Amino acid sequence: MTVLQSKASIRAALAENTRANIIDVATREFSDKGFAGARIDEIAEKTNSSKRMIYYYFGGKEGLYQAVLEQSYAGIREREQAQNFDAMSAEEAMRALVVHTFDYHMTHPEFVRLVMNENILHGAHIEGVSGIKSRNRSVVNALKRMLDKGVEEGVFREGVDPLDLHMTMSALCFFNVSNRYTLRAIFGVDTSVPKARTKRREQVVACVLSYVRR
Amino acid sequence: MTVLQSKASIRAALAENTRANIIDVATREFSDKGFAGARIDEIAEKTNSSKRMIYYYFGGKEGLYQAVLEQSYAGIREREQAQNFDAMSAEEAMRALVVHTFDYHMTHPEFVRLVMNENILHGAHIEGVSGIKSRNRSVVNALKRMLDKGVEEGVFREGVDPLDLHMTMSALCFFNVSNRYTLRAIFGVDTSVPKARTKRREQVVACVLSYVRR
Amino acid sequence: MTVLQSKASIRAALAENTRANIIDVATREFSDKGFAGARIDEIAEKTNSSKRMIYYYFGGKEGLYQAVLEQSYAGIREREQAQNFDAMSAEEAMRALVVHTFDYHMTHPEFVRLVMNENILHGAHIEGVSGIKSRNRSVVNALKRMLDKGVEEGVFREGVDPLDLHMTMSALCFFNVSNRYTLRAIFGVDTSVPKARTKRREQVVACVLSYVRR
Amino acid sequence: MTVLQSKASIRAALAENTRANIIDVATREFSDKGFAGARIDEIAEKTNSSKRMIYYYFGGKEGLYQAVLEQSYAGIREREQAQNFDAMSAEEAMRALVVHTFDYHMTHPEFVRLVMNENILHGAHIEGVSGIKSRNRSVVNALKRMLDKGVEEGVFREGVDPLDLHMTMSALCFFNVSNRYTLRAIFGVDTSVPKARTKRREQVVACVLSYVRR
DNA sequence: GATGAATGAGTGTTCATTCAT
DNA sequence: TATGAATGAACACTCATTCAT
Repeated sequence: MTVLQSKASIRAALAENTRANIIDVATREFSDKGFAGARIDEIAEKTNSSKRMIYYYFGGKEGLYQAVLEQSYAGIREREQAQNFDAMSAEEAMRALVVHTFDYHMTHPEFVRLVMNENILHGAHIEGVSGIKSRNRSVVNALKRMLDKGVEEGVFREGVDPLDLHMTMSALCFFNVSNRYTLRAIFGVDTSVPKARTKRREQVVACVLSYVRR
Repeated sequence: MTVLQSKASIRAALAENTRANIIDVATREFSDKGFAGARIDEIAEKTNSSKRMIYYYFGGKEGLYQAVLEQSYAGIREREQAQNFDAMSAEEAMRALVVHTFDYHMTHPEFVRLVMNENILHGAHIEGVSGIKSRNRSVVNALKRMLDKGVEEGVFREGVDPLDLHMTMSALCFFNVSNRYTLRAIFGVDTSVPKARTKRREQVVACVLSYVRR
Repeated sequence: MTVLQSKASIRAALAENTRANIIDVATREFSDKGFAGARIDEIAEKTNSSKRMIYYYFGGKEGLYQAVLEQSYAGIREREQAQNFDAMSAEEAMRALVVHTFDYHMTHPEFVRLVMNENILHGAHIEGVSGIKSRNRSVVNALKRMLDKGVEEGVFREGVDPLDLHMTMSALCFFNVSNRYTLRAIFGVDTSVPKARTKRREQVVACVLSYVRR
Repeated sequence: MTVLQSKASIRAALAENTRANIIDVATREFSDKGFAGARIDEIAEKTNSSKRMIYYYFGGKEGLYQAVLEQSYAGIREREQAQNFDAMSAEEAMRALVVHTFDYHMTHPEFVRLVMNENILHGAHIEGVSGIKSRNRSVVNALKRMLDKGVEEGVFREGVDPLDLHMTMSALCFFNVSNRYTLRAIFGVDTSVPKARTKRREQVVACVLSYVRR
């Protein structure tokens, strides 16, 4: 807060800025071309700083990729907690969650593509992403609460496994984005177009709800 | 059939063998590491022939990848036509199709991963795969006939778009395989284990059927 | 002449045909791209026969090049002997020789380029061209006779070395063709255009004559 | 000039050194073996730096060749401007120019061979050499001034085209060097030997002068 | 913290040549 | 004689990474 604080903190802020800028660029590149296809030189060039800084901050290509993955996974959490599912009815909550999941994937194709790539790499780096398990467990827990509430309310059937439901939801939301190019080439569909997107979202919601309904 | 025929035809057969062997190895490599991650040297080494032959038959890495993609897509068609859906009831047929789709993805992870990779490449080569559109159109047509029959039989509701249903089915079957590694790391689930696979298959069937049922 | 002769002779004729065709194509390729730039595969493809035949007849790339060089040098001799310089006056003969030399170079750029290439190769194969020395000695001898005659006639000065004159003539005729592309790029001149060619020819004739005249 | 300046400038000077060294080596190699015959590996090996640096500075084989060509053409200009032709009589100046041109070619065979090679490549890169047209136009202009002066002085005849004269001069000076190896093989002449060189130079001077004299 | 120069191992590709039939 | 398949050495080029300042 004081003027004296600045010397060190300004430098720190600039450093953080550099770091953030590198991750930003790298996210685009890794997402666009995959880990093996992305080029350190190209990333550095699109950065405000230099190639040396990538090694200074992240140690290497793999470290940078790890940082990108981490930040990308961190992005989901923030949005998810904004919603207050407890205030809604079970069905409302379920619908809201599906819609949110669907939209998040649609608006974050770079995240989807990073996850694809991570699977191409046999999940070599996903273990290193901190807090990933607990974070997702909380999503499953939220789902469990919804399902329980729905059963209580008499609208959902019993015996639906929350983790399985989560996978179903994820699959339906992930696929449209991950397989965008082959879907377009083979069927001519393009769920990135607003109208098609809305239509598809409703189908996904309907599919999930019909699965859990009594 | 004659002895004289053999001279040329034996050579041709051997050549076809070489070609097939290269595609075979390349399928594994491209599937395992993606296009950018796969190495021509490594493919050649695992082959019964040499690096030079890859260029002789496929022109280059891209040509080889294209050939791999083509053969991989061609593999689906064969299995699909084996089933006689018309002889079944609508629900039986639908279930059979879902089961078949699910199993095909599960037993052909290399195909799933090639499709993932092709999407990483923004679908750059999928257009070149011959007959891909017509082939998939026939799947959608089969779905349409099932849906119509189901409506007639009074078991399915009206208004289900066959292409959308196909996407739903595909998503549910694709995701388990494509995201195997992140799913395992995050949730500890592994649908490649027989027991988990069977369980997941039933859920997918249930999800699809609940969606189309009246 | 007889019918029985045919079996062997027809085969020989076909073989000669194949050989000639290969040399023909190779002449174009070596002339166009130089020895190092020419490709055996490309030559074979443009041939009526196959790559194997090149090795069968010429042993390899170098042997083929040698054969091309040989035939190309052989081409000069034929035309040169057609003229009867002895029947002309010294100046007429000298003019006729210059004109012939100029025209031969102009109409045989592939020969000029092969000679260029041979010099790029430090003359590695020129020694192998049979009869090349005796052939050129005869040209110099012809020049000597012209010069002597001109001195006798009182039109040429004494002391002109025939070999040096030959080099002067060659230089003036060779350069327009050999340096065609740089001349065009730098000065915009193109001596392959008929009008410019005629003009240049007269200058070369004038230059040579002014040099030898009394 | 200051000490502080050095940090960056020393590095820049070293870099320039690397660049220059590469061009130097490459000039010898391209000149010796032509573009297609030269090997990047061999050039790199003879360099003080590495193969990677060739790509760092020149982008590739073609870029390196272009740089070599450019520097080689740039070398001519410097020497040419050293002479003060205006202070001489027309004939003295013409003689001086021919001698200079002759000597330059003789002492720079690598330039001659690069030009040969560029013609083998159909002049593909000559257009990219900066200032080449203006530079050569100035030579032709100098020639024109000499010719005009000679006409004024009454020693040169009228009607001599300066560009044509330039070509004549170039041809006579280029050929001895460009065709050194075939000339040696066929006629046993070797104009690289001092005595033969001097003799040939006088002939070229005489040839040019006899052509322009009244 | 920051920069341009430098590096070596590797990466896709092409070459002239030979083999099997 | 003739052909398509096959080969290994070499070729141009690129990669992630590190050094010197």
